[in-house]
Amino acid sequence: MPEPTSQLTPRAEQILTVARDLLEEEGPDALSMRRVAGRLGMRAPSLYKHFDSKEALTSALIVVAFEELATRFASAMSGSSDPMPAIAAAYRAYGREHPHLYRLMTERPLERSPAVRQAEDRARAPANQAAGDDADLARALWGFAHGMTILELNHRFPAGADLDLAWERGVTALQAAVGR
Amino acid sequence: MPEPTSQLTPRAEQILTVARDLLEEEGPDALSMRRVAGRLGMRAPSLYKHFDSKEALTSALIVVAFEELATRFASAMSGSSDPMPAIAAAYRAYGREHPHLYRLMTERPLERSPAVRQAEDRARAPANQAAGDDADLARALWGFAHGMTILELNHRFPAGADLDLAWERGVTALQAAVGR
DNA sequence: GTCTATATCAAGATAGAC
DNA sequence: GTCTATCTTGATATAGAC
Repeated sequence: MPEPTSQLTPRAEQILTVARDLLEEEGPDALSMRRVAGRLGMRAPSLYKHFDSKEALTSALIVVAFEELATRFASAMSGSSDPMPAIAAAYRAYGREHPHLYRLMTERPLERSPAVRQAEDRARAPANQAAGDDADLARALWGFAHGMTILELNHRFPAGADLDLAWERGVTALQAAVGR
Repeated sequence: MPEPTSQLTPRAEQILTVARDLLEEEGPDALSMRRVAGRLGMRAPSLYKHFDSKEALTSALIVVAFEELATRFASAMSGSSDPMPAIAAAYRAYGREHPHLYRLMTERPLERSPAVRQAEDRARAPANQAAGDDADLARALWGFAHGMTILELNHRFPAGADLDLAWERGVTALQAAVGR
């Protein structure tokens, strides 16, 4: 099996790891070239020897996130005979564990490099399968899962809301539509 | 019936309108105090006589958006005997017509002033009703509608995807869960 | 591959005159 | 209620020496 994040020099991998930690710990405003460099004991301009621009660094971060999510999906599928709830739970869990990274990968239009597309597709496949290979239903499932996840991360539901139950209602409803 | 956007001086209303236009036309990066002032033929510091901070201005913008959405929901409900599809369609339409404003009101945690809470609640009520006054199902519906809307605005679905159909699948599934 | 120095730009906000 | 002048901060990025 090939390494998931390839094509990068060891130093670039280091930078990527630091950038990720910074984002996850302090949020998107902290993700500046200065701060990333600072954590590595270097100066911001030096980073440009490893990544062409901040956008290139961000894009690499998104690829990592999609690859992780795809891996989660794969084990969720293999570990359960009830694929849709398993996928939904894996999706929600990933968002809760990595809120800033999750926002980065879903918020706003995405520059679609080949690497990004590939990682995205790898994550999409199991979700499609969980929806009985019905592309329209799979999109509805994705919409539901993303909406629930991001609204939860953004604290948009009322304080006392039972989100486990809301997820269950939604997943059950969508599951009943498989094969219809 | 009271004016929806009250408590503001006429000049503050003007500023709010200009800020909204700017956001809708040019996106969030264009929404700076300088740019807002520029459109009114004035200087940025003068704005602070009308709004305490940029955040106060933004918050007022969000209140306006929620009020509009609530109004849309109200007419959708009154114009249809099939409330859930009507609410869903109204939600999607609002997002598509006002993408930047829609993002502003849903992206990230929200500072909850009394005015914001009130506007939010006003929009939530009809959606709840459409879900048969089942709070959990209403949350699932909101998650679905928000996820579908924001993913569409962010161009996250494949180019050829039939989103009308995906919406229909989701709404039909959720509708079947009313009263269960 | 790292540095210093710098270019360029723009942001939010305040002080105080008028 | 508007202005000018200014403070403070921070961003991405490039040039060129070492």
